[in-house]
Formats: sequence, structure tokens, C-alpha cells
Amino acid sequence: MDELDPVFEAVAAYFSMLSEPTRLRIMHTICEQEMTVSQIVEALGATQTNVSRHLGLMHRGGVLARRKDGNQVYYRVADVAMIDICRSVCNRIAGQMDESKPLRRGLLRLMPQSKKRAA
Amino acid sequence: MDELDPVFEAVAAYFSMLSEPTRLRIMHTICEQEMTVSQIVEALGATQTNVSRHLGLMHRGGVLARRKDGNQVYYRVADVAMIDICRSVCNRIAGQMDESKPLRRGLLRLMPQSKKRAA
DNA sequence: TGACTATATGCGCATGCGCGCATATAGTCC
DNA sequence: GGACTATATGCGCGCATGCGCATATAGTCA
Repeated sequence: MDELDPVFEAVAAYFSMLSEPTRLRIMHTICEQEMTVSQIVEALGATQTNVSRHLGLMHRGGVLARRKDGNQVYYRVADVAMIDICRSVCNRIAGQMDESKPLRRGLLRLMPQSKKRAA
Repeated sequence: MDELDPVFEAVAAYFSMLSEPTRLRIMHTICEQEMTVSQIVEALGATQTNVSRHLGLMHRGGVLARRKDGNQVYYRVADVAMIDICRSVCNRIAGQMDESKPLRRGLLRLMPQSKKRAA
């Protein structure tokens, strides 16, 4: 069990990158197409400082990929499989709550995009 | 965007339950079969206080299910789909690192169980 | 009822983390 | 080079969280 400790730490670190509302909003914003920091800042209505820090964090963690073009930096989701994982979790959470809850409808609103690729 | 805020918070809260090494160790310990708190405590080598708190947290969050039997309380993973999600993340992390890293081998060691159901 | 086992929880501490402010770095254009 | 834009980062604050200690609650058994 002891030898697996670094494994659990790595997985936990990965999940912790997805355990922040602002970072999930970023994921949701750029999951369809890459965007510059400024574009993300405007889309979220958050501060440039905060967005940049979250982007850097997710990039260093391997969640996002980076591309520089002159003055600007484009970020995109590094692995499309992660988007599916997020959607699975949305489904999971939506599935365990009352249909009347608006939160449930919100969760499912994040789903239809997955139909573009898979059923 | 504003209306989706509670959605992102809910998803983030769910991920944050999986973003702690001890909780992942608990998940890994009971993913095959339900166990009592004492059994989990012994398996992890952690304190009873800590294990109980993590179990309660995951139970309230809907990750784990509970069953009382006399004096003891059995916990099990509430949704088997979550185990697959954890395995997907393990694969994801393992995939983006050098094959020589022992961490990678550790990650993949968590995988073979998934062969029982899917390829 | 009383002793015992199993599990949960209030309290306090130390650490980690998200955030804003100001500033640093890097690139473009004149 | 100088002004401007785009992005990143050092610093400090406030809050959340994991932990251990002690204790509370709940169930069993004699």
C-alpha cells in the first residue's frame, strides 16, 4: 500500500485541478476551441491575474496546452478525454438529485455538446 | 454564464472529494467490496478519527453509500461509474509521462481490475 | 443498568489555496 | 529606443481544510 502513495498523490493533484469553479468555467469556455487569455478573461468576467494563474496551474498540471502567437497566448484543453470525464461527473451528479432542481437542469445543459462526438 | 455558477460549484465540490490522497486510498480499498470503518482504518493504517471524517464527507457528498449493521457501519462506493472515472484519470496521468517513471507503473497497477468489465 | 465496542464530532492548530494589488516580463508597433 | 498591449508573478490577506486529541453518541452483551 505504501508504494502506491505517490500514485494517489498524483491522482489527487490531478483531481484538485478540476475542483475549483473558476477552473471548470475555464474548461467549459475553451473546451470547444482554443482561446487567448484576454478572451477567457472577458468570457468569465474575472480578473486577468486570477485567470492567468489558473491557466498556468492547469498547464503545468498537464490539463491545458499552450501555444504562443506573437503577443498572445492561446490555451486549449490538452486531452479531450478530460472533457468527457467532466461530463460523466455532471451526469453522475445530475442523476442523484431531484428532477425538479434547477441545478440538475444546469448540469444537463453541459451535456448536449458531447453528442457532437459520441452518443 | 451566471446561471451556471451553481453547476460549476457542484461539480467542483464533487471533484474536490476525489482530490485527497487518503480519500482515494479509501476508494481504492473499498471499490471491490463494502467494508466497515474499522476494516478501512486497519487497511489504511490511518487514525479512526480521520477515516471516519473522510467517510462521512464522501457519504454526504454522494460518493459513498452507507449501511448499518448492528454496531458497525459498512461503506461502499455509491456509483461504480466513479471508479471508472478514477481509472480514466489514472490512464490519463500515466499516458503523459515517461515510461521509465515508477509512478507510471504505479498508476497502471490500478488498471488491471478494469479488465474484468471492459477492455 | 453497567461495561465494552464501534463510529461520529467539537475544538484548536498548521497548512494550503484563491484572490487582489502592484509589478515584472515579453512582444508589437511607431 | 519608447509607448503600448498581453501575460505572468511576488506579496500579503482571509478562508477553507486535513489532522490529532479528547469526547460524544449509538449499539451489544452480560
